[in-house]
Amino acid sequence: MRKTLKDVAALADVSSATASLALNGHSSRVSADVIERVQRAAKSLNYQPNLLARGLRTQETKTIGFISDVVTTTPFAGQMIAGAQEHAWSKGWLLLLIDTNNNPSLEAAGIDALHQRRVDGFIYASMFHRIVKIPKGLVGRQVVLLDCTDEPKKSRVDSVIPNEYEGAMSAMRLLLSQGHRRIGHVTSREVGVATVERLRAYKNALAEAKIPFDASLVAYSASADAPDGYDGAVQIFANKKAPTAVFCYTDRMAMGVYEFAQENGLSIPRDLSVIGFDDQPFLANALRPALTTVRLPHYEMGSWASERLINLVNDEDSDSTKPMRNYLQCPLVERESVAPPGS
Amino acid sequence: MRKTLKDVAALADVSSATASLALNGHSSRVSADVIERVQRAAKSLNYQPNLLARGLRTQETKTIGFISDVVTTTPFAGQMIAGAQEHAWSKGWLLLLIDTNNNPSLEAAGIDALHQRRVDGFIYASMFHRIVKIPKGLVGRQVVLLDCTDEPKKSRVDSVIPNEYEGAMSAMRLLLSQGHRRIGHVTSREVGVATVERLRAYKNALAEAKIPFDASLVAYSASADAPDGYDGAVQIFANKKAPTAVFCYTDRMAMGVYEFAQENGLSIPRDLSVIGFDDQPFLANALRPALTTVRLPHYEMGSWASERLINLVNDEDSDSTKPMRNYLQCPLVERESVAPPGS
DNA sequence: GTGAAAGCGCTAACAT
DNA sequence: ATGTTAGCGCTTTCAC
Repeated sequence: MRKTLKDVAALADVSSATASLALNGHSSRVSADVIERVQRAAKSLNYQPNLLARGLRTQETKTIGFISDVVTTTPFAGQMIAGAQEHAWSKGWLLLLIDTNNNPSLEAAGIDALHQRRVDGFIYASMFHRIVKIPKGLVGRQVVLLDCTDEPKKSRVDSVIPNEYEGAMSAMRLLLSQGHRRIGHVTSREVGVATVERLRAYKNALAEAKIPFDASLVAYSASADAPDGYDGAVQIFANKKAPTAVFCYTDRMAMGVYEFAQENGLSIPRDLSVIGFDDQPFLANALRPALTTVRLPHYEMGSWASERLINLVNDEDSDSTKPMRNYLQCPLVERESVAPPGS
Repeated sequence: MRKTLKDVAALADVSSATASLALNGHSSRVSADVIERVQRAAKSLNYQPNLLARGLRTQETKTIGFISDVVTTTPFAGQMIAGAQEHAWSKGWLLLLIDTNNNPSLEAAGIDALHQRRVDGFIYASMFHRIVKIPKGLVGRQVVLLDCTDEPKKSRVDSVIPNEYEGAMSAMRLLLSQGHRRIGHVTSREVGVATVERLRAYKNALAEAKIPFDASLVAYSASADAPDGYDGAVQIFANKKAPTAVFCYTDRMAMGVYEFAQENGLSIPRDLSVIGFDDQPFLANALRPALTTVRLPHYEMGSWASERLINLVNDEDSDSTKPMRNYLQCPLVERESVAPPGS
């Protein structure tokens, strides 16, 4: 049978109250001798505290509800979850997972289910960087937003997102520093934080380098996959003056640009430098030549979300009066697809 | 304040025991009128049952402990988790997640943590198909193994794994049916269920077609990534008589074979047919031409693991006397990288 | 420094 | 058909 605190107490010949004190490190309130005896008893019985009972009593579960939209279709989800889970676990917390499939009623029911299990707080994760509306079931609770933010003005909760702009800036600056002056941008027509910010950086980096913006050098494709990158390359190279480098909205699009280059006898990086964005696992590093890109810090975002949430619950960050928005750096990952023009 | 069953009972003017009965669908034991009143009261108070209290009382939590080795480094983890989570959730169950990082002491502690939260059972997941030893903390508990099995002989628990052999068979049969007679196999030196079974299928399929086995047509590389596939292709093509098709151990290796083909002016599938294994997201379908491959049914395996475990806990599969090993089919995914030789 | 007792919110036996 | 009571296993006053 399963051992309870009472069993431990009996074996150590103390009351269960004392046993509780002894096991939970309230060393000031109980004699060293008793602590010793109780711990020995607990070990010998392989005592595992019942956290349901403790949670019922203390109103804390050391459990985080992790709510995500579509886990399955993105290669980054695992990293966010891993970051969140590993930090949580390092503090003795666990993650209770729910995937809403972007279905609002599933989401509401999922939040209820989490709440009924009395999670101490919620991580609300999006699988791509965007602005979300906080679900009704989450208002008034401890929440941190992961890879998304709520409405800028009425923001009521903390969030962690990638610094798209600076990431794109560092990509552009690398190209510029290598001497490129004609740089294309292959992006998607979809409007979102990422497309907008990365394009903005593209333009500003050009301005910084005193290079006039040339609209024919940016191509907007339908989506952001390899075929879209291929299409974008086709558009850009329809110009009289071909670019010597292209900054791609995603690594997948860069993959399409690689194909275009190959078909047209362009050697990367000799004839064309290519830089991506995302550092998508098993793609960016698998391309030949390996793709220089900007890494989205999914693991770190997940980790920060956990840390922040736990601090919030423990009331340790309450000094920070207003909700914070944490922009995490997207580090440049230099590999082999960038070189000076005509090298 | 948080509403309890007592509040609901008071509002509906019944005892909390009756309210409990009414809400939990024991319609035979309580009058229709009371059910109506109680449900109305619950709704108006937005009553959320405390599952800690219920669990403490009933000794069930409708929660599964999901233990995995390295979640983060594999693109398939998300699909296994999603499969498990979505099935569980369809039954009102949730997943409590722990990632052990392949560290035995972390694993033991993680199992304890799950156990302390009184999960009803465990899914023990491996991120690649292999034979595992059941951790001590799990023996005697409800467990199903996901993408792994325990020792064949002394098997004590259920498991779900991909049918590597049949999957590889169907890949080979496709090649054969297209008329290929000289087929290479690019694989890894690493010994595991997958390498062994896929190689076995390669040999048997050849035998089935009465094609003598030619050892110079199989290349063993150090690992299973794109560069290894490239290396393998180099080895195989060092033969006097080049193969017209290559069966690759993984999609990543197939990617390396693509590079080799490209560098050597071989057009896929005209000059060389290539078939992979895994159907790795964002890779197999992104290659040009899109890679024909065999899909590892990660989502379905996860889903089955959940289903089986829940049935086990509910004692609904107890009729099946001995532990079962469920081999899931790996479907052939036909895309564009296979054609008749010399077409 | 230690024990007795109450109570977290629920369900299940047992009365009525 | 409904109410009373006990108890799941823990923590936390409050006595002593």
